[in-house]
Amino acid sequence: MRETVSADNRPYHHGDLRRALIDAARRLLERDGPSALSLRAVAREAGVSPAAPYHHFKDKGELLDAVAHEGWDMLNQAMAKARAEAKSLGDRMVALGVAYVCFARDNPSLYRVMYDGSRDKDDLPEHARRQDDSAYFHVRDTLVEAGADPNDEISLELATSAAWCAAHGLAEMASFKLFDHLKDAVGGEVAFFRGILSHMRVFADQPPK
Amino acid sequence: MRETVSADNRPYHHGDLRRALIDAARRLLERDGPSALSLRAVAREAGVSPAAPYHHFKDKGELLDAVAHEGWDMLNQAMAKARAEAKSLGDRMVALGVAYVCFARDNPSLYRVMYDGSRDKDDLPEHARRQDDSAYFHVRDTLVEAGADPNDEISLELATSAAWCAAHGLAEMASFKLFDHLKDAVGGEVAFFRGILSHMRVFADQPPK
DNA sequence: GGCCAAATCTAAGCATTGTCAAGATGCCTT
DNA sequence: AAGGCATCTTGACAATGCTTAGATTTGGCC
Repeated sequence: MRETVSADNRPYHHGDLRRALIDAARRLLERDGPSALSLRAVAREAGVSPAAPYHHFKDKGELLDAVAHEGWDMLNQAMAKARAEAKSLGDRMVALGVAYVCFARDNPSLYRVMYDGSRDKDDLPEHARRQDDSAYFHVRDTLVEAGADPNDEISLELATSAAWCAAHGLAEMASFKLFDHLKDAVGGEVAFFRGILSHMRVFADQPPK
Repeated sequence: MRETVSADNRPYHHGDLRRALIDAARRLLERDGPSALSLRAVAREAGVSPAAPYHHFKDKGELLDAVAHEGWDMLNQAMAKARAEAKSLGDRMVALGVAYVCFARDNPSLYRVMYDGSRDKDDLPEHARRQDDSAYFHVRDTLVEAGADPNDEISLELATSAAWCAAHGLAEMASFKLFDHLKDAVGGEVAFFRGILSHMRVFADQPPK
């Protein structure tokens, strides 16, 4: 019988709280970093009671999983775009690597959540590999395009994993101030990324034999 | 006037609580992982009240820093040993990389603490670089031994950083079950490490030009 | 030896967090 | 309209980081 609805918003229930919670979580992540992301803060940001999220997520972890899920989707898209826009065939691998690292730089908190959530399960979520247009397969297919033998499954997976490791390592390191002078000396952040990645054979012009 | 001392241990104060707290923290880390490492649990493990640690550490973070400090010391030692024991000169870089990754594999929780603590300060602790026998300089010096130009400071730092990024990326990835089949196919975990690292030019036989 | 100050530890408490059990509230189907 | 159901709120519990106040031991100084 309350007349709270009369004024304006706040319909009967909420409409789509699940969506609102994920959005609120991502807003908090960007604003205050991963350590400030408490379930109660998310509920507060979404304008609901602290227990409301439990009707949409079993756990705090399950909310984080949903957020990470969107992060992987964004990464996959960014990689697909980078691959499509790469000028020369020889530049594709580097473009993929730079896109990966730039994504991590532009979404540092989201990137952390993506891997922290995976760590507890001892595995990367399916989105890293299982989908055909996943970032992993973009790397793999690009390696084949560049001349890698598609029949030597082991070598191919090894090379793909190596590229992934290098990009991930660089993505985590790049945020340290320690490397600022190198970025300057080399001519900007992206040049620094290229400089590091170019030390990987898979990112160099010639594919591994 | 209490007679509590009569029975056995537990001297007047504690002896060296700071030491005991760090040890307790590392014990808990290995036993239950990083998420279970609360200040109160550490105090409990050391047999003191929950507020006792605050007389030796300003913060929970400062305790973690002390733990991480010991972690860096261990890493530095492991790298020094690997460098000294490497048979051929050409094998030294790979030996360093494998030592790094093995350290992370054998001390996963400690490794996480080492980097998480650094992240909050946007910088790696001095132990990663500033000391002459730090892991960073072991890598750098080995690159010079292998033929890198010691006068081209930028290239040298870039190569060292690239090696560090690759090793760190591999260290974080290696724990995922996702790579288990690759480890088997390649002939064991260490072989897998070598396989990944060999995709880095700095870890290959020839130093970067 | 005896006393005072500093160092060390404990007790108690506050705010915050994740989570759960009960109860309220609004929507949908019959 | 009436029950059923999903959704949301209230209130509570245990655990955590941290602070303040008080107890206890140590060490220096006369």
